Amino acid sequence: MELALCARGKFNNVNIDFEKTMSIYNLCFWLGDNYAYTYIPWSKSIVVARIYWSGEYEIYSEVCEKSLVEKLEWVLGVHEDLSEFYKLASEDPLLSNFVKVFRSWRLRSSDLWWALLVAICQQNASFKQGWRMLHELVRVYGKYVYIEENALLRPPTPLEVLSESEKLKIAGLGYRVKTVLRIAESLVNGFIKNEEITSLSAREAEYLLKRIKGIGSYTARLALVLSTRKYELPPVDKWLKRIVSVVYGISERDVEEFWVQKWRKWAGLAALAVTITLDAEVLSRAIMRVRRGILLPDLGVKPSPLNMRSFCEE
DNA sequence: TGCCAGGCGGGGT
DNA sequence: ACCCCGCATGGC
Repeated sequence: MELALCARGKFNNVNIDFEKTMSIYNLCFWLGDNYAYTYIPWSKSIVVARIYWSGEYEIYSEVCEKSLVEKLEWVLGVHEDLSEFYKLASEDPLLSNFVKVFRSWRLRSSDLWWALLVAICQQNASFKQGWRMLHELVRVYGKYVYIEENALLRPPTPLEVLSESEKLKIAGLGYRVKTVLRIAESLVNGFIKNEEITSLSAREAEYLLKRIKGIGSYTARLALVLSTRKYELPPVDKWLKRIVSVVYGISERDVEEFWVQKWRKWAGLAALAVTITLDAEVLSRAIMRVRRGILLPDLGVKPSPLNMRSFCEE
């Protein structure tokens, strides 16, 4: 699939750290030394943007439209007003350090399909195992786009996953394979649609996604956080539940209500920020770090949300 | 070697 | 509204 250069430019007067924004939770296939790639959700074509740490960008697509620049801005959260989140975070014992150093980080949105794959692979698995599954999934399918004569790996489409479903097992997804196939089927037959999920309220979208067997609250909410820029419903898993109960001295059963009350519409973003703060380390290590007050990412820890290059080195 | 890990659904009470 | 178990896989 050959993509043409549709737009190039530079983000000026934008207080965004493109290195952090582009590196966090991005697979090694898409990370360069001073730039990285991100796929842009669009129904008409596969679209990919190359973003340099300097703020320069190039957008590649089969079909060119002016609106692609706005779509890229949405993916990068260029116009997102996070002032309330920063204010809440600055008074928070878990995230006050984080928000000082990561003030100019933005969540990089993906399409619903990729967001669901990410969330499914986190089910009942460590950060490392989950992202290894995703890495393997992309590698095993071996689908590419071509830009300027360079081949760039891309995630398989739902149709490709359905027609080559045996590869999911090879990628090591285990019992998650059935759920992924149901999701692919739901996207192909229109039971769920990227644009519809984005336009619904978070509650309605969660309800719809949960009707697919294998998707529960955690998976639905993580996917919504990653694909809609709506953060009001936090994905609360065993990991966050335990950490929050330790830090704030509350019962695990009260964590979700507490977290939403604390963070309001930013609860999902805050949950993701905690994973970055603690390098998504396994629970016992994460708890140890909390007790020692090590509440900033450690570049020495790898792989971590901030440092996923090491998946390519294995 | 086992045991378990950022869930889930289906079975119980 | 709870509790409990099995589930595929790979890492420790």
